[in-house]
Amino acid sequence: MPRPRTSETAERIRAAALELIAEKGVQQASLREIAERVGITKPALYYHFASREELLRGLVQPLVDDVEELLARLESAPSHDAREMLGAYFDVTYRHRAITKMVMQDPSVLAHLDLAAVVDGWRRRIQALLFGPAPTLAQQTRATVAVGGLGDCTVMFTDAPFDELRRATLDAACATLGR
Amino acid sequence: MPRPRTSETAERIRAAALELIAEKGVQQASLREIAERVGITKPALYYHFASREELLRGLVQPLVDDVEELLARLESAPSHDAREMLGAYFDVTYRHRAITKMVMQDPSVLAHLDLAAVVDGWRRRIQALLFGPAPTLAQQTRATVAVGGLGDCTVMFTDAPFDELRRATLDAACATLGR
DNA sequence: GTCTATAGGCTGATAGAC
DNA sequence: GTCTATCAGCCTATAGAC
Repeated sequence: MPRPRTSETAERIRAAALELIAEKGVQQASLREIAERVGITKPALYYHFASREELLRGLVQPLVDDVEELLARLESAPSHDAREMLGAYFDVTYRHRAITKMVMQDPSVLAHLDLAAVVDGWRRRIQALLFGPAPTLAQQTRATVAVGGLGDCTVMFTDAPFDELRRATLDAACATLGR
Repeated sequence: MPRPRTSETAERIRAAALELIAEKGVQQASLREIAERVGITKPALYYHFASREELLRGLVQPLVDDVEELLARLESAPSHDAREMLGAYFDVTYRHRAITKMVMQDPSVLAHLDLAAVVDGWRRRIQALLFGPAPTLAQQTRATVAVGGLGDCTVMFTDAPFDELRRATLDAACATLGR
């Protein structure tokens, strides 16, 4: 039996935190309530996480890593199909949709984790992938509507089957880009 | 000289609150900081507003009223052009863009003000105006991307000239709808 | 690893003087 | 209308026993 790479309790804490955040929002999810849901006391959390900020950072990191990896991959390949790129982006946000929901429902958490600049960079890099390094305002708005829409649909239509949602969302986003 | 219909201090409080909320988010804008910015003490706020919730409600209400009025007007007129409807919606969000930004940066404030159901109703009513009473998932995603995009662009491109932004945003939203 | 107990600070809100 | 003083309640975080 392999030794678990991460503590099981830490994993349960993360899961409870994500649950509670989905229900009440980031700011409203206190360590007391998270601990209660796990069935331990608040100080016990501090054995697994140095601070509330570290816990949140650990929740967001997998999404951040995957988006960074995706963008690096897209930027290294010279030719792109817009639908392929947006599809890959949709898949990432969908895979991490609990975190995506958390970030979209309260973007201020990003600033608190010093990730505002990172996410702002994502927007510019995606615009560059779609329209080159100096997009016009018309192109910026289209990229904003398309990419923002991917996230919106990911977190809004949680009951729809994945394949159907993916197709419908990408159809809408590609129509926005005029492709 | 006409007596002012609303207290001047109350107006300064509202302005300071909106400023601070734009900078730090709703949850992070405390009454203490708002009072500080106005140049009065915290208890003095309570002479003008019964509670923090009442202050927030007063900020959001003008946007709520204008959207309700717009939707009622659109629903009462039998024939519609999509670009006209979206344009009218854009104008409302732009006119109240400080509040729009606040709501989009932290939608949970709506739930706290018991407005979540109201705003959810807006989404359904707009979808009905665009696609009839029972839109398919494909139509729902297109409406979501288009309408969400209007709000996103309103708060994101604050430096762009109004006319140019309006045209670019509506072009993108109408392309999303396939019109 | 988890507990009890507690420190220290911030919050929204109130009482009562001026 | 605004102030000082204060309250109760919540928060994050730590100390130290087991």
